[in-house]
Amino acid sequence: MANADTSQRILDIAERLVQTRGFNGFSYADIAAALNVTKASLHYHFPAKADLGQQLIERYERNFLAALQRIDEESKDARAKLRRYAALYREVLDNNRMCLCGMLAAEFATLPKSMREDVRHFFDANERWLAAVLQEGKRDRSLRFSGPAAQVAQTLLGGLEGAMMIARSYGDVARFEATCDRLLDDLES
Amino acid sequence: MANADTSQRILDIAERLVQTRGFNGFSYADIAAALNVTKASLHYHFPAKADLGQQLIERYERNFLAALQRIDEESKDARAKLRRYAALYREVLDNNRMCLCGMLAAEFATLPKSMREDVRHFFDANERWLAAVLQEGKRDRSLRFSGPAAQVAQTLLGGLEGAMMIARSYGDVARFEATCDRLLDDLES
DNA sequence: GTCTATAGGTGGATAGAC
DNA sequence: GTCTATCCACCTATAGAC
Repeated sequence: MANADTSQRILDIAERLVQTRGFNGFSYADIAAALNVTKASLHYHFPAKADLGQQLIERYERNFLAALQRIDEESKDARAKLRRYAALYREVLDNNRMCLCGMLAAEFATLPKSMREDVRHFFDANERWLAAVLQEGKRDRSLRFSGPAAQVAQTLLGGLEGAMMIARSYGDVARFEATCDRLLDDLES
Repeated sequence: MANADTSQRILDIAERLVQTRGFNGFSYADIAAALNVTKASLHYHFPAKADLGQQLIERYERNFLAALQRIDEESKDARAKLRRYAALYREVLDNNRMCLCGMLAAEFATLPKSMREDVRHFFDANERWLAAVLQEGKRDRSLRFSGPAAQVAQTLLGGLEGAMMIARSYGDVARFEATCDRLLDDLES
C-alpha cells in the first residue's frame, strides 16, 4: 500500500507548484528535485499527471470546506463569516500563491476532463456556502444586498479570485485587501 | 525586411492560443500547423518565444487603448463609457477567450521579465482610464461611489477579470453578464 | 522568407532490478 | 516503494540550402 505520508508530501509540493506556476508550469522533475526522489517513484504514487492533478483539487476542496465549517461554527454572525472567508484568500496570497482552482480556471482548456469537473465542483461549493451566508446575513441583519443571493455570491467569488490574480502580479497584498474591503463594505452598509 | 502581414497573422494565431490555452499551453508547432508553415520560419519573425510574447502584449495593449479612445469619443457620459468598457470584455468571452493579460497574470511567475512588465503596464493603463472615467462620472453625476476612484477602478478591473475567468470555466457568458450588471448597477444607483 | 535537417533538452511515462 | 535505465514524443532554437 502507498505510504500515505509520502503521497501527502508529494501533494504538498505539487500544490505549491500549481498555485505559483500553474498545472502546465511544473513537471514531475520539479517535485522529484524538491523531495530528493526520482521521477519514477512519483509515478508509483500518481501514475499519470492527471491523477496527481485530480487528487490535488479534491484534497484542496476538502481542506477548504473544513475551513468553512470552522468558520460556520466560530463566527458570531454572517458578516463575520464573510470577513473570515476573505481572510482565507488573503492567507493564500500571503504565501505568494494563487487560489488553486483560480489558477486552474485560467488553464481550463488544457486540463483533462476529470480535473475540469473538479474545478467547477469547487466553485459550486464555494458559491453555495456564500449564498447561504448571504441569506443568513439578510435574516440576522448583518448584511444588506439586493437581488438573488446566488448572484451576489458569484460576484464575490469572481471579485476575490480576480483581485488575487492581479495583486499577485504586483506582489502587493495591500492591493488585494483594499479590493476586499470595498467588496465587503458594500454588503455591510 | 519581415513581411508585416505574415508577422500579424502569426500574432493573430498566437493571440488566440494564449487567450484560450495560456502562454505555457501552446508551442510554435501549433502556430505552424494553423498557418501551414514550418516552425523554423516562425523563428525568422520571432526568434524566441519571449519575443513573440512581448509583441503579443504590446499589440494587444495598443488595440485595447485604441478601443478605449473610441469609447471616449463616442459615449455621451461616463456611465455609458463603463458599459462599453464591460462590453469589450464580454466580446472577448464570446469568442471563448480570456483577456490576454488576465491569462498571463495567472502564469506570471513563469513569464520572462519583459513580459511581466508589459502585463503590469496593461493593467496600469486600464486602471488609469477607469479612474479617469469614474472621476468624470462623479462630475457629470452619471456615476456614484465612495472612496478614491483609483480603488474603485482596481475593484472593477479585478471583478471583470475574475468573473471572466470563472464564467469561461462554465462556458457561460450569461454568468459573466450578471456579475457585470451587479458591478455597474452599483455605481449607477 | 521559407525550407530541410538537426541539435540539445525536457516532457510524461514504463520495465524491471532491488 | 524506490531505484536505474530507457522510450518516445515534444519542446525551443539554430545552421545552412534555396
